[in-house]
Amino acid sequence: MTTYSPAEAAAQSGFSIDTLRYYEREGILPRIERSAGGRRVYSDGDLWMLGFLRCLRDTGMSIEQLRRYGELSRDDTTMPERVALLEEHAASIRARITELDATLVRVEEKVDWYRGELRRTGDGAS
Amino acid sequence: MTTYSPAEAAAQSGFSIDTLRYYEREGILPRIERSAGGRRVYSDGDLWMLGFLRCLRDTGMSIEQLRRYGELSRDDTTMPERVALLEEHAASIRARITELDATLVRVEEKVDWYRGELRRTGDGAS
DNA sequence: TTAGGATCTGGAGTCGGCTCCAGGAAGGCT
DNA sequence: AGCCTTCCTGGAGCCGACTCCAGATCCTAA
Repeated sequence: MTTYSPAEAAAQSGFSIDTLRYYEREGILPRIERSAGGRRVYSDGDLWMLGFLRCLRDTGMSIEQLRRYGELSRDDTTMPERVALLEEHAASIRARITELDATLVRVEEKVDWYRGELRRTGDGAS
Repeated sequence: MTTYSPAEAAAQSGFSIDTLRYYEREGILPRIERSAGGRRVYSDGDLWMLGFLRCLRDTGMSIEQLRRYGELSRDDTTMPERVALLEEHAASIRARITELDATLVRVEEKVDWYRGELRRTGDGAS
């Protein structure tokens, strides 16, 4: 089974080493295995989790919620709660997409309007 | 021409009164008109601007960029720059939507997987 | 005219989410 | 064995974006 140094885990997950430590302190990540000398040794499973956490984080899940998900993930009787949490997040992503779509239209309209103005008032590429 | 008190401007824009003052200090908003006694008096134009700023802010534009847009808006020879700024923002909104779509799929898949697990291991609604 | 609420200003405080630092071990290369 | 890099811990610092505060002023309604 492959293992990863902190630097590798950081490179592959996109989180900084400091952030990985911070997440562990915050209980988002479980206590990571250590080498004889006390250094962290990340497993494939850890990397997988990190990949998923990165998705959640990048789509706006708060540290607080991330911690909740992390905690639930360490107790295998909590799948229903995890499902509930993820569904809530999915709903918030959908809402966010709807909002972004609406603003995108508005911004594009404004750009078009400016374009019209520019043509009308003759900015002239001359 | 209708005018609005700070409280009304806040209610209609969704920004707090403190935030409106902060935006003015930061140069995002122009210097708002004052009544004889020194109180702010917002115009329809101000409210319109606020509505648009709210969209931009809610779709992730930074205060820094907002300031730039605000400044440009006070000089009518800067339409091309405004267009450029808004197009950049539109692009970032599109990118964000793409990212959200991808994560949404991933979260939904995970939920489905959990659902399967729960059925298999017999959580039993009993 | 007087009480109560809305606003004013400048500046300090808060909060989320990292990010950096000092001082000290581990570990791999030669 | 020596050296350089990586990592360790606990705690402080930082950044963006507000949010709150004190003390003074303005305004409206009774």
